[in-house]
Amino acid sequence: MVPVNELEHPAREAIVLEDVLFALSDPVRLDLVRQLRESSLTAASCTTLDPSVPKSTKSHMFKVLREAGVIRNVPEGRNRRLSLRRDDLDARFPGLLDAVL
Amino acid sequence: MVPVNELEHPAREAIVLEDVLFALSDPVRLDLVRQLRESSLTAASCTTLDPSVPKSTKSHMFKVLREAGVIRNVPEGRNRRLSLRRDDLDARFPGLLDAVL
DNA sequence: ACCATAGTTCGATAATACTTGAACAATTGG
DNA sequence: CCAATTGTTCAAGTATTATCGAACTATGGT
Repeated sequence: MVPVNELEHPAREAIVLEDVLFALSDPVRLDLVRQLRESSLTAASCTTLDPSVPKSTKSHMFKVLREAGVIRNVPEGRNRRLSLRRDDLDARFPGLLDAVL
Repeated sequence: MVPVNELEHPAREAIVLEDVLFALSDPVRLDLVRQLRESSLTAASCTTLDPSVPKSTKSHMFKVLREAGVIRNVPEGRNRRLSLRRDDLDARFPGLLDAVL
């Protein structure tokens, strides 16, 4: 069993454009990414998702973005810190984030 | 009088970013769009799709791209001419196509 | 150690999207 | 006008994604 603590993130070179585009093609996920443009967030303080959305649903959204290489999701105490992988995305697909966000 | 076989295309202002991203998130569709970057194509001469793919499947792919506002699909004799809506996309989402193609 | 908190994972169901054959529409050539 | 050509549309089946409750994991506070 893999520790549930540290989640898998694709390396910069392994980020696939199609996966990024798909991850960003959902309005709610895109909205979250736009929030992360300013600064990182803890999952708990993520206000793009109204409180009525179950945490399992939120977690799934984070997963799609994380597995596509769009965001980083690292443990921080009892919380999770979500941050945009701007450096990696800018290096791999220059101009993409600027165009989308 | 407008021919009946004219298909619906969203106006420039009506093009939705999420729809564009979704349309481009499929490898085959993205490949087609990259081909259209150079010049327009007739559907028949579209070589991104191997001949084993049924025409209904191809047609559906064109539809997704057309309804997202990514390509134009206009009748040309017995054929269809497919072209990238570069002007509209550049105007609406500057830098996006450059980053993606 | 215990308990509450914050999130992930699992499993099942619902909602979307894809694929394809068959029917239909429009055009060209004879 | 008729038949061949080129694509679109329809409908049914398949596959992929999304949603969400419940179970589970890890951490921090008391």
